[in-house]
This record gives sequence, C-alpha cells and structure tokens, in this order.
Amino acid sequence: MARAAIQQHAMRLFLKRGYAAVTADEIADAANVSRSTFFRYFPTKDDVVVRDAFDELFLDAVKAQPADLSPAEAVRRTLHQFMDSLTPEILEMERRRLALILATPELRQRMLGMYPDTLRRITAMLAARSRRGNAQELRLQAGALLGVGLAALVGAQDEDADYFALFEEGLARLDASEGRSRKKRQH
Amino acid sequence: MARAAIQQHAMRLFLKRGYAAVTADEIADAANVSRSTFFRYFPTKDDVVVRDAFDELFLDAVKAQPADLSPAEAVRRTLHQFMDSLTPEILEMERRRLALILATPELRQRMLGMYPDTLRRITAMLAARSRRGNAQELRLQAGALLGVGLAALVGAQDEDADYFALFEEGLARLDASEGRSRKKRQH
DNA sequence: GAACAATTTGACACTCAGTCCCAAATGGGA
DNA sequence: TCCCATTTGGGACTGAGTGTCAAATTGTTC
Repeated sequence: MARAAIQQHAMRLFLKRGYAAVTADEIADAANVSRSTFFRYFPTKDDVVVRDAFDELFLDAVKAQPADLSPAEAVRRTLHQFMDSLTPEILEMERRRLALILATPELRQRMLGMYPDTLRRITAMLAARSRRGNAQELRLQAGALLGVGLAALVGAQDEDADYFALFEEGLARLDASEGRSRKKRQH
Repeated sequence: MARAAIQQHAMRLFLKRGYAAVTADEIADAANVSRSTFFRYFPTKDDVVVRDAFDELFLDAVKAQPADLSPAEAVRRTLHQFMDSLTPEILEMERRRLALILATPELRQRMLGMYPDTLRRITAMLAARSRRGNAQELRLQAGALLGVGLAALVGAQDEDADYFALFEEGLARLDASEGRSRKKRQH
C-alpha cells in the first residue's frame, strides 16, 4: 500500500515538474508517509522510477521462445508480443516512464549503470535457451543485444525517433549479420 | 598545477582507503587547496577518477587506421599500439585506475553513464573513417563495439580475467561475424 | 478482550556532495 | 604603482542518504 502510493505520487510529481525539482520530502508528504518510510521502500530516489516490473517478465518471455530462433529474433518477437498484449494505458505509462528516464541525466545514468547486471541476466537467459556455448560466447551475444539497445536509445534521442522501432530494426540487422547459421521463421 | 595536485592526491587516497571513504574535503586538504577549488576543477568527485585523457587519443588513433580495416580490426590494432607504446608506469597506473572504477559501484555507474556519449563519439569516428553508410547503420556498429567492451568488462569481473584480453577476443569474434564483406590483413 | 511479541513507521540528528555568493588574493599589463 | 581580470577561499545553504531509537501498528495466544 505505502509502496504503491509512493510510486504513484512520485511519478505524478516527476512528470509534472521534472525529476530534479521534486524532493524526497515532498513525495513522502504527498503519499502520506514519512521520509524514513520513503527511503525504506526505495533506497534511492532513482529507484522509484527505474525499478522496472517488466524486464523480469520480458526476459522470462524471451526464454520461452522456440529454441531454434536466434537471440535477436527471439527478442524481437517477444517485443511484439508485449506491445500487443499490454493495455494501451500501461503501454502509455511505460512510454512516459521511458521518456522521463531518457530526458533526465541522473535516471539515464542509473539505467545504464544497471547494464552489467542486465548483461548477466541476459546471458543467463541465453544459456537457458541454448545450453550450448561457453560463458564468454554467451556474454558476447548478450553484449550485442545490449549494444543494439544502446544504439536505439541514442538514435531515438538524436533523431527524435521511436525507440522501439529503432530497436527492432537493429535486431533485424543483428540477426542478418550473425544469424546465418541458424534457421529462421517468418514473423 | 592545482589540477594535477588534486588528481594525484585523490588517486593516492582512493587507492589507499577506497573511493567512498575519502571525502572531497580531505582531498582538498591534501592538495593544499580549498574545497571550492576542488569543485571548480572537478565538478563532481567522480570526475577526478573517470575523466580519461586517453579515450580522446584512442579514438583519434582508431580514426587514423587504414580505411580498409573493419571497425573491430581497427580498434584491435589501436589497442595493441597503445599497449606497446605506453610506458609500463603509465600502463600500470591505468590498470589501477580501471580496477578502481570496476570495483567501485558509483564509478562503474558513472563510466557506464557516459556510454551514450561514447557511442556518439565512436559513431562520429566511424563516419570519418568510412564516409559511407547512414547514421543508424554507423550507430549500430558503434553499439556492437561497445557491447563487446561491456561483455569484456563483465567477463573480467565475473571470471577474474584480464579485461584487455577479453576485449580483444571479443573484437576478433565480432570481426569474424560481421566483417565477411571486408578485406582483412594479418596482424 | 487483555497482554505480549514482532514488525512497521516516524522523528531526529548527522554526514557529505554539490551550489551559490561574495570577499580576498594573485598576477600581469599600462 | 595602479588597475583590471582571473583565480582562490570562506562560509552558508539544499538535499540525498544513513543510523538510532522510540512510538505505533499488527498479529497471536491465553
């Protein structure tokens, strides 16, 4: 209860006035909890925004894709499934959350700071999917996927383009350049 | 003068007692400057460590590699040249700096936070080398290189292996998987 | 329903990074 | 020597994050 209230009010305030302009005290007040409680639920202010309920689900969904798909293709399909299955409201909220992160230096940095961890999780997911290939090889595949994500992120910022579209395009290219030795199905 | 003194004393203290345990005040004292001066030269405490004199040089050196080399191969060669040309003392200092960054969450995060910027600079460098290929394509190449770097970084941490060795191995693989359409020379 | 234990919450004080502002020092020219 | 500009230092302030301890809440057992 407290947790949800904090997150909700925090997002509302952040979106209205910008991340930096809202203090932890204010959020706590708005959510009717004390500052202490705020920091008990969210060790840092960043956590309120950056903590993502979806990437766990997302990785599980990729893991569940047919084993004969290349990593890039498996990610691409999962992306589609998510876009299709999420309600428009949730999708819209996620978009705004992502936009806030990208527009705020601290949050962007925080998200990028999780890359090593994300890479480990992707590596583990790939290992579960293929169960062949040594750790270093799998890490490189994971790094390639993250590299595409990063390129999409920067592209989205610099060209003011859609992140998901760029990401998907990048995945397709990655698939084409590395996936020649794997079977492919059509989408 | 002040700048160098600050950086020197800061590194000495960080390496001795750990990054978090040393305050900006202490560093300023040790370097015989005021706190204000410290923050005038280094906007954040991180900057003292993370600010890298080499990556500028490194990118320039990659840019100067023969244009018929693949990006991965060009980077690989530049890496070799640097390892060979730097004095052992400087190389050792760089290793310790990197080790400090990797071992310190704040610094690691800070370094990763510069990835978008690094990607842009790599993209610009690739554009200067090839002058063919659209922005998105070049960004993806840059992303691939950074992905390899990230994989090496994580591998170095998790397997307690040498970062540079892993990075080079990753570059070789990247070159093999993408560079089939380009000429190659032997090292 | 009272008494009790455990967990959650709040209040408060503290450290430290980072910002701002203004006064003192420094260091060249003319 | 005087003047100007740039560099330095000295507080004072904000806000994030930590630690401690007491009060409140909740659940349990008799």
